[in-house]
Amino acid sequence: MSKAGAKFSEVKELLLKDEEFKAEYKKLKPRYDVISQIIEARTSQNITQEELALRVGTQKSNISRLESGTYNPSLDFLAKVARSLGKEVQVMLK
Amino acid sequence: MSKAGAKFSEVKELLLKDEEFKAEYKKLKPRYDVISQIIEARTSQNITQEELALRVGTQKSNISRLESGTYNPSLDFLAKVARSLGKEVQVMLK
DNA sequence: TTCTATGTTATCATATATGATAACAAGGAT
DNA sequence: ATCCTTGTTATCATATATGATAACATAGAA
Repeated sequence: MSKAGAKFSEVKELLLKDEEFKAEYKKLKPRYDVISQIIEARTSQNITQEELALRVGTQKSNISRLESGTYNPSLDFLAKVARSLGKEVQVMLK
Repeated sequence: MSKAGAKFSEVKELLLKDEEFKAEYKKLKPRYDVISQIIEARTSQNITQEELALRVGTQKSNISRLESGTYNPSLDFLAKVARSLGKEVQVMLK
């Protein structure tokens, strides 16, 4: 294979990885978006994870886990956390 | 207990039930809202549950179950269904 | 009537979200 | 230095979401 070909395949691979990355990002974007808003709401209200956990009815470790974005939360859980922060979750398909 | 008292307690009970109902409705509102939008998007595009299931990578029975609102879907699942309908889920805390 | 398409419901297996507890890390105050 | 607060991480048990299959209902077309 020519160097140019090699370069191209490398670039293509990078582009593919970029596409994969984009697709992956697209999948995870709603999650990161809502988590960002939760963290923003909590910190701007000077509420600790422990206090939020108390309001939600769970443990501070579980709030930390939620905010870490390492899993796929349910709609009810997001709604419960939002209400504990004095907010409502609003889901839109657009 | 007087009749008035009885009536009041009955009314109070009704009001309590109404409060409970409101609280319950508030809890479930995000779910029903997003489901309504999913159904609206699907039917307005003349897509069957089976076709949507195919796109999502699941079975038509599972789409029916989702649209029935009988359980608490995850954010990822909602996002997947939305994307299969050419939409994006947008979650907002407000 | 009998097909066919569409949606519903029940059920099971499996993956994973959630609750709960404990241990740990880092920073700040004393 | 030792507390104390806040957040993180690991782990386990349990509940439930999800995938999958099958049976059923209903409406409309042939």
